[in-house]
Amino acid sequence: MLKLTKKADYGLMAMKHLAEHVDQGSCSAKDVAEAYGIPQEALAKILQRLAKVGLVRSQHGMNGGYTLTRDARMISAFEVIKAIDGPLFITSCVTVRGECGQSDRCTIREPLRKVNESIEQVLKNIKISQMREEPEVIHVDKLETKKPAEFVTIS
Amino acid sequence: MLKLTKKADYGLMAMKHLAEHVDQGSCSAKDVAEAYGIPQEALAKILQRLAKVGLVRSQHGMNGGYTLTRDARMISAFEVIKAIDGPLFITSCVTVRGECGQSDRCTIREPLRKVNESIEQVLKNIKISQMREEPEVIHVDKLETKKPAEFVTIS
DNA sequence: CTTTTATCCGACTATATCGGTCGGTATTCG
DNA sequence: CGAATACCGACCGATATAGTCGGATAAAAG
Repeated sequence: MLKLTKKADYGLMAMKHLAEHVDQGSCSAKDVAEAYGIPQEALAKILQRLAKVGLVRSQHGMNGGYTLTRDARMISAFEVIKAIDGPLFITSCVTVRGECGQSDRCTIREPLRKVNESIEQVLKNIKISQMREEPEVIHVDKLETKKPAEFVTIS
Repeated sequence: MLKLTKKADYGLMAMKHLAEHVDQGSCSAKDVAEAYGIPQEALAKILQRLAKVGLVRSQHGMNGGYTLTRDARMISAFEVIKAIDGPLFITSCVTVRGECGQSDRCTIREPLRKVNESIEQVLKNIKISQMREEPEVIHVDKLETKKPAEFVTIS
């Protein structure tokens, strides 16, 4: 429950991959798909959507592929997920228009909307560049000037 | 995306209802269902699951129904959602056993697990008693501009 | 100009999940 | 007893997800 779709996962993996190979020109969908064992066509469609919203730039033809349009430190997980999985962040009860489809007697939509916002913040605060697998040791070392433990900042 | 199921919504509504009517003895599934326009049988099953995990107590027979087993201030949204929607809080990549079903080359599961934890915290910190709809002015055109009332208080 | 590589795009299928229903049983109370 | 209600499992239809296919376009290389 409350899970991302696989497509969103794939998208995040791809973005991370692009971030790591930013110096090697563009990566084709095939490259990325093979690197992680993802069905190529599926990944291609995902990358196309990311291109459509401007998170990556696409290049046709031989040696073509995709490149990030921004620094990985400036791309949040939220943007990627939103681009792929859906227009907005909602619980069943909280639709885009703020009304409850089921029954207007629904009494929990406002509190849930709050929760929604919090979750959005969490996702917005984690950037592609931060999505590194640090083996075992939670060595929150150098990286950037961001305070670690930046994950849960809902003051 | 990342949405609660309707069942979880229903469960939260029901819990809130029980919390509000805690002084009037038990409420039957029928009562609650009618109060919010929820299909009775569906809600019944939900309440049964809540009973099974001990969040509510059930009473058979005439004038039977459900009552909270704890003070509403001691019941988190997380408990309710978890009881209904699923065993755990996962993204596609992060399964219960911590391994990625798809490919072991998945590089994002650790950061996503972190995000997971954050979201869990958010849900754990909001209690049933806090899920109040502020003043009954439920004007449809009341979109933004709702500054008062802080629901999520993570000290 | 042709071939090769690759993005792009829409439609399609299979499967899983979700939301809801139905039938039947057990239990309590009047 | 009989009505009301909790309990339980099986079932069905609709929707969403995951993945596939076929073909069109575009750019680079020979």
